[in-house]
Amino acid sequence: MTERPTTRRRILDAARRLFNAQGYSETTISQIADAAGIAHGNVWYHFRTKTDIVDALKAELAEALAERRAIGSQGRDLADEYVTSVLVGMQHQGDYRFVLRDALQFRSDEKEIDAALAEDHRTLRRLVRRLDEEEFFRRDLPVDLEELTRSLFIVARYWSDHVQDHEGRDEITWDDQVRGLRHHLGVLRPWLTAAARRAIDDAAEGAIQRLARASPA
Amino acid sequence: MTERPTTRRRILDAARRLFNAQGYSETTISQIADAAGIAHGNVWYHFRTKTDIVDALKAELAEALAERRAIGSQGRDLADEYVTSVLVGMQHQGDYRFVLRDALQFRSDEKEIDAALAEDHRTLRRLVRRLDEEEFFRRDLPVDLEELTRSLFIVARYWSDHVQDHEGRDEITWDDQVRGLRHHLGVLRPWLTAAARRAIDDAAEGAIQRLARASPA
Amino acid sequence: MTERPTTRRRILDAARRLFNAQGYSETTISQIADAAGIAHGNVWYHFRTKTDIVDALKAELAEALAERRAIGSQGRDLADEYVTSVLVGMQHQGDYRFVLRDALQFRSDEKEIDAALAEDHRTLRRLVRRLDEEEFFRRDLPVDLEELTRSLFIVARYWSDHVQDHEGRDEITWDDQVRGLRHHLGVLRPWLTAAARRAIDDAAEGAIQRLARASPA
Amino acid sequence: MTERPTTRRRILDAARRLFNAQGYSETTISQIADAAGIAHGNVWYHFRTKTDIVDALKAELAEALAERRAIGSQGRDLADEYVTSVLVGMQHQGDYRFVLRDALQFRSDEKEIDAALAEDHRTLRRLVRRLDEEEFFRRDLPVDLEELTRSLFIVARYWSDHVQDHEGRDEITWDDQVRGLRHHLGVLRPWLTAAARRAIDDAAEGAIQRLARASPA
DNA sequence: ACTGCCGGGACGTCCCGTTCGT
DNA sequence: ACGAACGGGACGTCCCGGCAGT
Repeated sequence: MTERPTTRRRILDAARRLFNAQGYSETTISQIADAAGIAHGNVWYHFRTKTDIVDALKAELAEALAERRAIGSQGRDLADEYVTSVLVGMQHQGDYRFVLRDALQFRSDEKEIDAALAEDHRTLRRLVRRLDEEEFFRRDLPVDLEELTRSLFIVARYWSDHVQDHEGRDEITWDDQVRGLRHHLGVLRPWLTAAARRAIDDAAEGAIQRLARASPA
Repeated sequence: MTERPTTRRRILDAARRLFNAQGYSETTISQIADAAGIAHGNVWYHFRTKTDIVDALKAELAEALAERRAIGSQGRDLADEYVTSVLVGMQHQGDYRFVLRDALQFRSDEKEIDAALAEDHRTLRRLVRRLDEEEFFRRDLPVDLEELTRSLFIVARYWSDHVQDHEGRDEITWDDQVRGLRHHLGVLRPWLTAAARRAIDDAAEGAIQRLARASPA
Repeated sequence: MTERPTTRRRILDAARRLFNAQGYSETTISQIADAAGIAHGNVWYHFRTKTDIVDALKAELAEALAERRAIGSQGRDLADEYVTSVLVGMQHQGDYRFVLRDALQFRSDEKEIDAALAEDHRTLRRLVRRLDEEEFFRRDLPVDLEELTRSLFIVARYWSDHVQDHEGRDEITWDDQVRGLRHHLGVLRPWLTAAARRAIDDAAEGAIQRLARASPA
Repeated sequence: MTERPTTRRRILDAARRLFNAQGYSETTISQIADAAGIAHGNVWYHFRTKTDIVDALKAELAEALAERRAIGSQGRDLADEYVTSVLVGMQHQGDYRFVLRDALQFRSDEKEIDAALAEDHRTLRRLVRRLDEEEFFRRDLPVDLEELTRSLFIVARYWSDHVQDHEGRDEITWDDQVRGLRHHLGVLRPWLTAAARRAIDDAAEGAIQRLARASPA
């Protein structure tokens, strides 16, 4: 029995969708209120300012990413952990992509680099290092781990922006995310040993099966 | 003896810089006027609407990219052509990155995918195919050209956004572009034969030397 | 006990007064807001654009004129009906005279002749014809009904403009309207039989007594 | 051999036409410059402010009306003088109708009633009195000269406005003016003796023939 | 005499943050 | 919790008066 979501929840969902589709500053509080089916003034009751909404969504994203990190290390093997981490991360970054895309519109007083973003980069770097330690990488090809990490990060991070820019899509679907994962792995693959390739590919298929679910609309 | 640039030019430069740094909708006509050293109401004389400024900058970018394509195929060898094309493209995309980043704020009536963007993707695809034809790629590694192209495209396209997001930089320098090229080539390199690797690396060094110059900052 | 009128009402009244006195384009939204005793930006809440205010006032006028037509034919004799129709019409046209006077400033996309205006002309023509049918007109003077109607229409229609132009008056009072009626009847009178003259004059006195009331401020 | 009119002349003509068609405040100096085929800034050379243009046109109108008065009393008979005066007056008022229509937009500091307007009324009153003195009016109908004068004035004065409002016409033609004269005389006619009627009608035909010419387009 | 360009300012639109009554 | 209404302010548009250069 699905209950009618709370007003606060409806505001956040409407805001997230609109921010993703139109950008932060092009979205008015009234539009959010309309989409949530309530009166403009009532948004104020739940969130005093427009940035309060952003902050709440940012917090949701941060929490989701933190949760992922916890889940990630639940005793599965490394390939699975890596793939799961990337896929879940892409999903969250897709759902909340405006947080990163419009970061410079939030009138950040100081030029704070987004904490979640940085943490995410670190997580990826840690996983790549463990891949190296567990000898996933070919010996015949000298790899610059730092550079590779960054390239992998970029592909994962900007994939949803790319889909939106390039294909004119407003909503990023689960299929889009899966395609993004394949691209990501495509960048990683040539560096891997044959065995590692198989392990990663198998893990990817497994993760895609396991995680398949609708994006939060 | 450098002459004082025309007012129209000063408006465009100021606008480009501000749009890049703060985003389109966070930038005020008055800010542009101040940066250009003229009265705010006077901007109107040169550009009737704010989007007229964007259109003019878009046209500049399109022209620059078209010019690059012409230059690109001037009888040099393929490695050089590839590297030059990517590097020059990154430079232009860095200088005008707001055009792509804020595309969805320009109230495009229809969801037109930016023509320049698409053309750019095609150019890259063509070059990658020629790399394949001229046997730059290793035979022992099956490569999906379409997928690789897209990954390469993403790294080049979003590199400047990444630098700005991740390092809080407002101006993208020549050094940033060079770093971007290296990342781009890092994605390409594992697929290449040893000979191709050397050819590309040499071409990269050459192009970097040749093109080194200040961004139009 | 007079209640405080709604804000929307106050805006409309203030706008009507100012439009009449200064003309449409010389009247500022801020002036209207001041006159209505509210903040200027708040007018927007009730009327999105300036022409929305005009449209609302036009609708009021149209409704008033329609109502008059209904009232006009309530079983009184023809003389009374004629006089009442003209007097009430003049009152409304005086109260909303800017609607007609400034019509060409409303940037009407097409050159639509004002519907209310045309309807008004038709109403007058119908009444004049009935005067003819009921033998109000002298037999010894050949009368061009169409021409006479138009002259009568002009005197009634532009009377309030004339008072404003010629006497520098901003508000048209009830007395002004009464004077206008007399002028109007002065144009009609020479064409009438002696009996008709008396009937019209008596009806005029009756109507003036009956309708005497303050203009809507 | 028609010479090219002076720039000053072209500005005045363009301004008059535009003011008549769109109203004073809806007409910009740039529109006038465009219509005159010169640069915006050049209008300033001839007329420092927008109201200077209006003042010049007002002066033209005043001069034309004064001239008419002189012409009017050139030894012709009274009927001819009356008709000529009205017709020429209507022509001028049609050509310069914005002067009267938009009078309240010129931001007249004091509520000066337009001098030309008042003078015109006086001229008409004088003529009507002379009609009375020379026994044009029927004896059997008591006539209020003052009231009649005003009605005649209104029909003549607002005729061109009426044509524009009611028929959506931007330019008032000579035929329109002739129609206006007939309406005007229609108001006068019932008060006249049979002989006077003939005299006035004959004079009207004569004047129409004599004065037929293109309006200053 | 004429043009291109400019400075300053006003207005309409639009939105955010807020209050009050229910 | 919620909705109607409100105050204040900012931005883009638009225009007028004015000047430097030819």
